[in-house]
Amino acid sequence: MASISRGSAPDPRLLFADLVRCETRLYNALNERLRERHGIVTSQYEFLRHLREHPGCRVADLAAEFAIGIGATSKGIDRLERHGWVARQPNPADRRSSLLVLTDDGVRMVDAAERTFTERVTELIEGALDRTRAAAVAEALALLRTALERDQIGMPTG
Amino acid sequence: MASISRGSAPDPRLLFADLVRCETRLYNALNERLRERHGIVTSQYEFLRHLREHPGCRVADLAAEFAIGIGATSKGIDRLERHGWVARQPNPADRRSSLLVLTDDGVRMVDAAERTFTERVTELIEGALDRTRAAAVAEALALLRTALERDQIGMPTG
DNA sequence: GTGATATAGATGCCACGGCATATACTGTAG
DNA sequence: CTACAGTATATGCCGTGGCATCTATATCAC
Repeated sequence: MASISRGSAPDPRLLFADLVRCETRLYNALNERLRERHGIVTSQYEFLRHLREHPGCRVADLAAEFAIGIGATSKGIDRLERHGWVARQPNPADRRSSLLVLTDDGVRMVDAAERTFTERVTELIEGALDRTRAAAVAEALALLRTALERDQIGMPTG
Repeated sequence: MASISRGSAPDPRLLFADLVRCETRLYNALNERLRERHGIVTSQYEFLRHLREHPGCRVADLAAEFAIGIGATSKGIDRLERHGWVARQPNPADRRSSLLVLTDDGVRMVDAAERTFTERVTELIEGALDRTRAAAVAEALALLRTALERDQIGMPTG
């Protein structure tokens, strides 16, 4: 085995290609399962989950978290609000923005969806990677994510 | 250090969340650079690159490779064809399908875009991960991708 | 306070993907 | 040859995201 500093660097292009393909297929597979059981897709589950963990956050906070545009986030919240899962509450500290919270129905939905999500993602990942490799990839992706967020890489305009 | 079989399994939910966030930001950052220098986005670069490596492949082959729908793939090829980078040639063995090839302009475009893409993705990945971790994540994602493809996970309908 | 600038987010237009369907062709059974 | 099931992909409708823009509000300089 090569020591830490002597391994040849892997081709970042291949790493990126595999990253995108894994993400696409996992996302598609999770969408399928969440849609058939709960009528939502993964991006909606992720919004609901973030609102459960960060009640009172604003549209801009969600947009920054998911690295998507503010407009898209606002529209996504519109849809969740129409379903009765999210409410916009007036922000006493700044009347330009709203504080986003889950309704009781929203809490029930995210809790139910989480069971489905957890079961399926566990099956997909653990079916393909042993613990050592899963731990290695989890650590590396967490580092990469932190670096990208620190440097504000890949934030859309709007 | 724990031995191979004794490490506790990382939470696949966190692994997935980090995977998606990394993919989103890397994709956005690469889109930005490719758009400003060449007027294309990453998905188009990936189509062109696959066609360069697999001349004469069909629409369905591209769709399977990228785990996207056949319709979307057909429309993506329409756009590349309108730009004059791809040509549909009649398939002598099956007149329902076409053989897709790059034009000379397409070859020039993909070669130029590849320099930009390689430079940027290298900077993004190597700026955040040391060789050991990059190699570990590359190996694990390649395995995961192979498993997902083998089991036909996450293929859209159309 | 008043005006200039900045910020939060809602909205409109456009591009793109999913899915259902339509069209054209292939292969097979008789 | 004919009918029919299967396949390849092109197309239409719809939902969603990006980006530009608009409005309301906040903040700052004076």
